[in-house]
Amino acid sequence: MKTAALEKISHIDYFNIAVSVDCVIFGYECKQLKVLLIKSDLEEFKGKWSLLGDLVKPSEDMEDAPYRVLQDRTGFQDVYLEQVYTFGSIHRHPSGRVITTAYFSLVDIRNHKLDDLTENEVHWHPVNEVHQMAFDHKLILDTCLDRLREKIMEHPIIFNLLQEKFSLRELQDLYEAILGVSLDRRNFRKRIALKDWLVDLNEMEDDVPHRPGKLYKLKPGLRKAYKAVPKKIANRKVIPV
Amino acid sequence: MKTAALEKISHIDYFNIAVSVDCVIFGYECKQLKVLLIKSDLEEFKGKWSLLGDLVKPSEDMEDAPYRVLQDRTGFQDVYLEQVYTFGSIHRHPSGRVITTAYFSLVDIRNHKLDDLTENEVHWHPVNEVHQMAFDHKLILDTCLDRLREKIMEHPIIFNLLQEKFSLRELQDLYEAILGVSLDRRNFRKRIALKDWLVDLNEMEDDVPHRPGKLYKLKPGLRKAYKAVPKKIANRKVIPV
DNA sequence: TATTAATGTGTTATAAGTACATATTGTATC
DNA sequence: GATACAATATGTACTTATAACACATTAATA
Repeated sequence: MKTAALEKISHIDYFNIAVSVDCVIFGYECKQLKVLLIKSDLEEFKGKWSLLGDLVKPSEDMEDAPYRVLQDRTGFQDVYLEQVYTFGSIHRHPSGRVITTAYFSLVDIRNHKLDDLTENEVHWHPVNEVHQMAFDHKLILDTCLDRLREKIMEHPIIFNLLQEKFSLRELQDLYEAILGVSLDRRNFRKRIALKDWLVDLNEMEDDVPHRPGKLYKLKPGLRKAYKAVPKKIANRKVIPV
Repeated sequence: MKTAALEKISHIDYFNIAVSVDCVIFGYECKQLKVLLIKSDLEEFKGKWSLLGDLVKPSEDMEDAPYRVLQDRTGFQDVYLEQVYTFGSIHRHPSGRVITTAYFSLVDIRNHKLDDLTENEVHWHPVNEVHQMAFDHKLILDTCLDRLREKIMEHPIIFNLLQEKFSLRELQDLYEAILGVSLDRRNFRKRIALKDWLVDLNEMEDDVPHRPGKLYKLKPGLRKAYKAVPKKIANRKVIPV
């Protein structure tokens, strides 16, 4: 398998950096955007929270690694995942040279209950209340949050955070939680209507202490556990001048 | 430096993947978007073109590596660089397990002459005419081209491909070359005017075989050799609904 | 039955985007 | 030197999107 080009350099020169993935797992609950964190297991960051991550295995496609991490550490399957950025400062990891590729994930908390048996150090945190983190994970979180904010404006990914049926008020609350702004209800509805993402279910909420709203779901085919493959990136639309 | 957590796993488990960067270096010449390529030095890809890249050094920040590659292989300095995506399929490199982080770069060809002495296997190619490439480099090129197309619509980075002084016709030609579409001249000018990126130099072209157009330059402070740091990403604007 | 708090839908004004026409200026040609 | 030419430069009408804002409707509650 190896070629002359590789033989020229020694193993120590070649394999000198460890490669990991870190998952910024977003959820939505109680009108708050949340992120799934775990207590750091490193002495240097005792008491600090960190993202769920792991080294990429030699026999594993990079893009499969975050799915494995989610599956193994939370039991979640079929989640939305998207690669965001790769962080590679020399001293970002105290244990050695590790570069990490950050992915963000969107899960519906109510349909993805944490398995208490496996890891009880994993908890949902309101994104707004997360300040100090282990490693450079706060930077990674902020970077992913920003990508999320961009993306939800044009792509129907936000529905991965909601249950199948939802009201427009729930959807607006979610947008407001992510963007950190308050939106005009009438303009919001108009904008959503323009996007043509939703199907009117002709059903009403039945669990609210006020006038129930109409229920919608995402149009069939739009809600997917997108694979974080470059093709998706390459197919973005370009708006001509 | 090493901690208990790291000691648990062996060196071979930890450092099992090589890390490289690949640069998609865009230039503009003769009304064509071009990319700087080199003949592959691998037997497997004999005759195929590949991107300029190198392994990340153990003592080097990831984001410094593409600058080093450009400096060493082309002599270019102070170029615009932006991280795009990290590619990590198992078999993407025939010599072993290598993941690579792709950056794109924008250089003014006329002000960045290639040093013939160092490497004469490096050539500018019209992007449209590049089809087969070594490794997964065609996918990387396409991914970076797509990111470029997105980015130039809202951010004043395209000027890194032009000389300091330029006419609106030159700018429009460049947009058209990158986007692969033809644009209405009057609407284009209106849109550029709205962006408020340019300074009218009150000078005219003097090297054209027809009526000369007015010359502009980018507003001071906007043309920069942006460092490809996450901060830049994190500061993107969000448009509320 | 009246109150309240939420849902649901309009209207108008402003700004941005699109399609299209005409005048102007310097070069080249006869 | 007059004329044709080709490119620059600017303007107008139409359509669509965004933003600010007001009122009617419905179900739970007091």
